[in-house]
Amino acid sequence: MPELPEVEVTRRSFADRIAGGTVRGVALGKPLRWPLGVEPDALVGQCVRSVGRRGKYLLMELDGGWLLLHLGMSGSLQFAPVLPPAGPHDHFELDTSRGRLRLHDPRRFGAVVHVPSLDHPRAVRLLGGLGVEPLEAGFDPVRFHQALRLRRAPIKQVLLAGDIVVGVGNIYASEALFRAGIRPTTRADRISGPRAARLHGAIVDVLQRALALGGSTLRDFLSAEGQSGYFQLDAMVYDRAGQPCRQCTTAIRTIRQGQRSTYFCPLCQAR
DNA sequence: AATTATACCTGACAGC
DNA sequence: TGCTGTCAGGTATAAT
Repeated sequence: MPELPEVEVTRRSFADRIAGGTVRGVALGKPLRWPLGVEPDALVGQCVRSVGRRGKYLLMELDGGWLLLHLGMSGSLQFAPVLPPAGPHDHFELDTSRGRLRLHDPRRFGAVVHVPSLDHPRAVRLLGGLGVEPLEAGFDPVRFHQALRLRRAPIKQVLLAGDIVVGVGNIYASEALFRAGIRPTTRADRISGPRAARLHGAIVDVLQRALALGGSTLRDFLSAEGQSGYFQLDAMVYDRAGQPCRQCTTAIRTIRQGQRSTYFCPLCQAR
């Protein structure tokens, strides 16, 4: 469910409210992708110092370490002083003096992992290979082009890999490539400087726009405040197979790349 | 080293 | 009404 905008919207919805709270209890449901990595009771009494983000990971700083939270495909967070009774898909809950944070994740591809520091091998393994943040200054067109020149895989899959630039998931990859007029199957190393620059701009644009709109939601995205996003109202190609291109009316096509669906306009994205 | 396939899990939906 | 197969916003890990 969540790509970078959704994760960031989620973060902003509770970061300031939970900061300064003291952990009163931890409740676990079914196993998530990885074990928590700490005895839950060991977190009790610790203060929540901040909630940051790296790629699609949320980084919650506690007195004695960090919680890395990932929403996977179907995860969402809720934060409120009081929450309704936990359901069968609620698998992690942090009870703090400022409110309760709950991870709801039917598919359980998400994760909550505790590490003593961000230098810890576990954290480095998860975060160390991540590419640059697309909405920060480190993401510049020239370096982006240079990185693409080293990759022969299809550009769509290179974007999804997240080791050049993070946060671009399956929806925004298709959307950004459409805006840049680039066919998703194009080898990354065959993209010229100007076209890479255009793609760079498209990525920034589509992510910023989604962020401003509160995150996309093709199904059930809710921020931790329960607000629904509405990016789906103007998806140009994603999930629009067979429908007319909003720019040229040609039928949008879908293909499979690395077991994921890709959508594009065969005319607007000629190569 | 880069690329591709596999695995994790549940629910929704289409077709029979 | 089942049943089966397919698909779904991710990504670490194994295999090539």
